[in-house]
Amino acid sequence: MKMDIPGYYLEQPQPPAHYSDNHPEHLLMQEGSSTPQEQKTEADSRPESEESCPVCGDKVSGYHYGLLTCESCKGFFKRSVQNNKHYTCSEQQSCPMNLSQRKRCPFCRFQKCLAVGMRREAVRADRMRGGRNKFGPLYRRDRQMKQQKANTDPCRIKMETKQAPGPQSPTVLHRISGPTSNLSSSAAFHLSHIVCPSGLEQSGQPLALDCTTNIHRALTPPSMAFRGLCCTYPEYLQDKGESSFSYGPVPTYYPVHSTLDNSFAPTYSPCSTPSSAPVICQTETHTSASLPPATPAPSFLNLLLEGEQDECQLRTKVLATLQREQANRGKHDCLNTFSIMCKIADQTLFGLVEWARNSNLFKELKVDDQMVLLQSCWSELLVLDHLCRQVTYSKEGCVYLVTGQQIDVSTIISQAGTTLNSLVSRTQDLVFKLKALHFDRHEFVCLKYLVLFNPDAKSVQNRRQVEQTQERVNRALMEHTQKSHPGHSDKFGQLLLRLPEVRSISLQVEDYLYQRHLLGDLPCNSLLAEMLHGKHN
DNA sequence: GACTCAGGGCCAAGT
DNA sequence: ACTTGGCCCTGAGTC
Repeated sequence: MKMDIPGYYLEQPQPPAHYSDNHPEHLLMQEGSSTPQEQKTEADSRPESEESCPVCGDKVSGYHYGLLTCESCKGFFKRSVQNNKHYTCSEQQSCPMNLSQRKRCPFCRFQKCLAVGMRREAVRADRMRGGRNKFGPLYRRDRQMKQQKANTDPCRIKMETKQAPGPQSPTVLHRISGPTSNLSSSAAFHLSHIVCPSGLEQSGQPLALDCTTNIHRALTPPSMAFRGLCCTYPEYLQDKGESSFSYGPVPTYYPVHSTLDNSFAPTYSPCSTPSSAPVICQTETHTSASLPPATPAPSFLNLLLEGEQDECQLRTKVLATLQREQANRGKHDCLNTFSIMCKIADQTLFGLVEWARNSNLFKELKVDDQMVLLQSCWSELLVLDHLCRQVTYSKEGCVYLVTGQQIDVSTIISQAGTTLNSLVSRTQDLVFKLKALHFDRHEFVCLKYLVLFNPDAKSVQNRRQVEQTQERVNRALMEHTQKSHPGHSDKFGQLLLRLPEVRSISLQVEDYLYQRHLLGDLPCNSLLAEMLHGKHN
């Protein structure tokens, strides 16, 4: 596979946020407004192994609110959350964020904090001092991993795809002159930092999305893989409200509906959406940020919808991860296309696991059952998620990526191998069918729930409960299709008939990924690899 | 019981 | 008057 992804190579890439301070480009940016204090060139005296803050590039002082950051961003984030700060950006919400300019725009700084994975939940509502929060296992694990990487050569695996001659050089990449044209400014901000594609897992990802596993974990015995994830991060499958890192009520200034989508500050403007995608964004904006005050009691279906992940937020997270990956690798070590796809899939998968664990219906299940269900359906959820994105956003003959980019199917077909071609074709067929059915967001959520609550999943303990939920969702889907498409009496049946195809595609995806995994092509420290391992053992 | 370390508070310096 | 950021205090978790 050698698809070139337009947009990762920009005309004038901005330096990654954590460029070292003595980087020529960074030095050029140190201008007038910075204080003498800020102008110190710490990087010079900094030990090579020291990491830089993912928000501003300053020296990291420890784990703060979910990830390694500097003291300054720690304080800034704390004050912002504690004091319910409402910032606004006087520019285009894409201000550069580095040591010298971090003070200029608190809005962009706060957004960056959230985008890299700092957690509002970690700021204590009760303001109690001392002690530890329950990110402990995450921090410890992350630290162990870094240690391991420092001791041994990072699990350098061959990332080149079979058809591709090598990492794409900038000249092969489609340069785009207007990278922000169909992206949110926030997303564009992150995108603008990505210099070029190619890839290998590195440390320093936000813990919020990070499910890095070390090489040994990836080789853990069979069914232990996903269990390992859940045991290591016990809070992962717990109710956020009950989880140990919840110190108090959700700050009131955050919309109630966005408790799942915790990077939405009130002043944050929704992403600009691709022209072809008005439906979802309207729905999302409505459910997550601007629900009218006098809303009648929400229906079951609306409750299901409330947990939906925000596409713009996911996009920002994915772009931030890719940006970080690339920044960690340096200019001449670019991520290849397959690695980028894996990263994107990995982050999407994280979003889906997050979605499930935040669902009230899912939370009612025992953790063991939650794990079994997720392990059984993760690839179907990924396929469904992809399908919904295509139905909503993609242009005719294009595949729409979470990153906001459209790739011509013909380009993919001409460069991909047989298996991938077959997958793309089958998926496109399904997209066509779903578009013809006028597949909507409510139906998509229902299908996701139907797939998740699969009473036939192996080793489910409380089969009855899973079954009942599935039936409930099934009824809701039926009523919705009858109500919204009275003239299309068979829509319900047509939608259900798509599920076996989703299943079949997902199995093919798993097989394909597993083959690539065996060849060493899949980034080893990923949830994707962990899930694959769990299933194939 | 000593140690670790992440979250909170304080306050001088800067804007 | 407000914000920033470095430093110190606190206390749950770990050894």
